[in-house]
Amino acid sequence: MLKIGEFSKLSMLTIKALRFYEEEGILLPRKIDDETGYRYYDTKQLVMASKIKSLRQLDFSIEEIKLYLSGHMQRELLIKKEKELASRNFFIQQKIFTIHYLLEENKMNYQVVVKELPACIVYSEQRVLKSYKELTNLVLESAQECLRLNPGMKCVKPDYCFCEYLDGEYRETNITTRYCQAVVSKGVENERIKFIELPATKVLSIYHKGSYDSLGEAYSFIFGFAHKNHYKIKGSPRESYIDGVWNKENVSDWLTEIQIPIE
Amino acid sequence: MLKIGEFSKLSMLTIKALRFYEEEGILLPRKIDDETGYRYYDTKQLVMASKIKSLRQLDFSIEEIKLYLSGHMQRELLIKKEKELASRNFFIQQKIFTIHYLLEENKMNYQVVVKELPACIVYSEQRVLKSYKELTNLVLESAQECLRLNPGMKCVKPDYCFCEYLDGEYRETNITTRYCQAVVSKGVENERIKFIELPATKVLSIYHKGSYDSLGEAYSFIFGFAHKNHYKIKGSPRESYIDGVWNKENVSDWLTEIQIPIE
DNA sequence: TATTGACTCTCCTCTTGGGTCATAGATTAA
DNA sequence: TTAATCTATGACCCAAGAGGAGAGTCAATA
Repeated sequence: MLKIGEFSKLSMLTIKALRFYEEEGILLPRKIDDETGYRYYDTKQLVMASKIKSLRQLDFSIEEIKLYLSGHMQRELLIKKEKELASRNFFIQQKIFTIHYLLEENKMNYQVVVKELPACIVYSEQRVLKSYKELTNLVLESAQECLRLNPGMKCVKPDYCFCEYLDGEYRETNITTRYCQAVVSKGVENERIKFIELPATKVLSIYHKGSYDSLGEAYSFIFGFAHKNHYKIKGSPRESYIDGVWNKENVSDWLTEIQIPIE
Repeated sequence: MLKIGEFSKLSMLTIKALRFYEEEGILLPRKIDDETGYRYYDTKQLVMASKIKSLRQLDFSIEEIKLYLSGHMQRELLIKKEKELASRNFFIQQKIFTIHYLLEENKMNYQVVVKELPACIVYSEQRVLKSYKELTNLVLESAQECLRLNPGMKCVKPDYCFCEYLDGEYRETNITTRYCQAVVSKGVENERIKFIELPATKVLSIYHKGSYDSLGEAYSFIFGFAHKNHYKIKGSPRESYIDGVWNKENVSDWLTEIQIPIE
């Protein structure tokens, strides 16, 4: 019979781990002295200790080991664990790509974040703008029109509104634009105002500070990022206005978020 | 000014996380109401929130984020993190290989474990055996000889002794064998008994139960395992005797460990 | 104005798989 | 017999928040 320290050396498990495994009921000492409480192990138990250690090395949790040791479903557990590890590998690989990209392009001024946008309801109006200057009109007039149709209509708090540019290319004129504003519920539509239920979606997000003149850089950065990091873009990007002329006089305080739906 | 819930929705950080980041000093609310304790945030802080979120998504710890935000060494931190992730990826890949191998070969009866053997001192004697039957003689006689040279020489507890087969191939006769037994300190040598300081080493280990006749299967399993899982074998395997004829009458109780030094 | 429902506050415990003391009793070798 | 080593239990610690209790606040409505 081996005392815990001896068994620890043979099994290469720490004493703490052995006591813990006893507590968890997966590796009980052969015998415990009633008076002293000393644990005594048997060399036979090295096989079990080894089995547990090998499963731990494969990243099995204690609970999974209990399941495994119960006997049935061993193959299933291994398969499940393999999938889990493969998925973790995938995400780590993604992170490595990202860091690699940041280092290589030396563009660490933008922070890209993956966000889960919750589902929401928006009213929207679509127009073809002569130039970006008309955007303000679209925003104000669609708000007026929606409120005319639906007196008492409420926006969500905090505010969430954005534009989508629906042309397949960059344009400086005849820009097909849809403005959306999140509201608490659907209402009456007409030929201008439509309500849309947006499903929850994952997006890549970056913030852009300052004038809209340099928004192009932000776009090109995040598109380059998405492409190089193998994100699949799904639908059109949203340009979400957080701070702007309506609440900040200083242009350098303007804040815009670009959201690219992915996956 | 935004209350914590609003800021939480905009930044996509949980309220819990925001409070935690305040506690850690990496994202302080713009203002805290003296009376109510309510936290108020500014839309400007979304940029910082996003930076923190992006770093967290790259698996930066809070401490690393603090370093990063302190400004210098940002590139170094990214490079370090990339290496760390790559290394994690490597180990996960190793685990996937292992599971894959177990599933494919359908050999789940042996448990392979990676162990870190500590450094130790052994006395050793090398002989060419006519057959494996002579092994017992080697063990006994080398012990006698070592004790004759070094009266009072002590073995370590728990016992650790093993054989190495030094031929480059499997043999049934003229087997070059070295027997080693761990002792507490070096002693007097002669032409038969030599002391060796074994450095700490990493090994693949499996246990074999029962008669030595089937040890071959264990060897072939672990060699196959090492090969398929891309472990590099370094030196000769050790066959370590734990239970055997000297303390167990029942052959099925014999226990032997095979250790393959790697890396 | 009162109320109600939604928010927010602080403080507490919980998560994994043990690690790190601290103190007290047990074993063992000299 | 004594000293050195082992072992036991129990308490607290880790990271990054999650979950909940109980109490106080805010804002919209009746």
